[in-house]
Amino acid sequence: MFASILVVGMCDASEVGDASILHVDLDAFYASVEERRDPTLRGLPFVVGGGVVLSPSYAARRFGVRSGMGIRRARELCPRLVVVSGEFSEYAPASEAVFEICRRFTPLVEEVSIDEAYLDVSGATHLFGTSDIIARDLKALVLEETQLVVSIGVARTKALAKVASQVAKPDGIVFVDPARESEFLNPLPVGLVWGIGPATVEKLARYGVETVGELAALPNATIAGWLGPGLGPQLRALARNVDARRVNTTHRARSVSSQAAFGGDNRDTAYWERVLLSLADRVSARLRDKERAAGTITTRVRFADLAAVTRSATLNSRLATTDGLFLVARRLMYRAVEEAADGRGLSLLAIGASRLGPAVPQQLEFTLGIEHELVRAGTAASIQRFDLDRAIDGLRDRFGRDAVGRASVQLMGDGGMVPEEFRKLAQKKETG
DNA sequence: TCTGGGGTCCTAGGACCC
DNA sequence: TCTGGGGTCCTAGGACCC
Repeated sequence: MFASILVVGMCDASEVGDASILHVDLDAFYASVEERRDPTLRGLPFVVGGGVVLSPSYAARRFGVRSGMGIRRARELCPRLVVVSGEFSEYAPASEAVFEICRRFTPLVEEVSIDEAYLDVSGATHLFGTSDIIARDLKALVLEETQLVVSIGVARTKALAKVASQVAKPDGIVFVDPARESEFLNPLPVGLVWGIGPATVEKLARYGVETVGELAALPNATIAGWLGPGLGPQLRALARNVDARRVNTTHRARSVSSQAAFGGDNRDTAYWERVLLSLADRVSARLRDKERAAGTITTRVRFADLAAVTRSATLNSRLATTDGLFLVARRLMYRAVEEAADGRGLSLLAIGASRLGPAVPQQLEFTLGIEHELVRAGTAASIQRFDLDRAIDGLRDRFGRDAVGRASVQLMGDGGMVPEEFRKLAQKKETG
């Protein structure tokens, strides 16, 4: 049986609408997958992470270990802490298995992140029972088939279902009767409202506002004055459970980014450029995958003391190629360094692509990036071959088999660094 | 609390146009 | 040349989420 099922009120349909939104949230997701892989971890205080904690087990949480915390700090709190690096390739399939179980109850499943989803079960109750029964059955099925634990919030709106699932953690279900929403919501701390983080919690505390109910009771003008005309009223609306968002199954990314931290105080500009090129390759490959292209390129530079700046450029036409992204990003990187480095070295580089639009087909398929350092080291050969194969397949799909003979595959990097076998591979692909 | 990687949205100021 | 108002786009930064 589950650790807790809290039913707030009865589950009768009421005049204000049904509690037909489920927020399904996997508990300590990465840590739980690791426990499944290695049962000797079960019950131990351990974390998945590298420099920082990505996912603490519940045993580690009891020591105060939280995600986002530095490993060093976590060890101070919990000296016997076990740190596992994590097998990231396992997480997406594990998450997909859970979402698949969700879709057995309704096609209206919105995957919000790797470990959470919203379900609209309003059309499923005649088949599977009321929403609280669906939540119970779904939770049991997930545990039985995947050995993973979910917490579920059931409510009339997405915002409230989300709050309910947070209250339900760990290993619980919270059902909020539509007739008793404010009774449930008002006493909770404001930080549980989606969009209220540490900075806003502190700001509100200075005005003496600490609970959801106190936020909800404020006049609109007051909260707009404190937090701005956009954010203030929006957070107040969520605190009053005014949330018209529907469960949306078609989600399109608005930006794509990639970053690499290299710690310390790096002053090797040739190294910066190599990192930037591999980032450009990753971002552009993902853009091409989605058949999108970037209208705006952003380069983020973090200095040795962790202060960071961004520089961005909006293009006349959209871009989805490795070399194109790289050239723009490199210009922005040097601008950021010239304007803001002030003698400091770098500790992180990032490239972002936003204002996405449809990709130009030629850009989509014809250009291929090669990260020359990796190629030289021979470590990325399979990835690059895969990329090449995918580009060629894309061409065949689009223009027919014959078109491939005329395709040119552009190899990126300074000539001497691209190994001969790659050149041959590209030529072979070019000619047939 | 000195740190990963991937996202979303909001705001303020400036440029530019009418 | 100065002055007023409104709208849109871009840039940079910040807060927040998982």
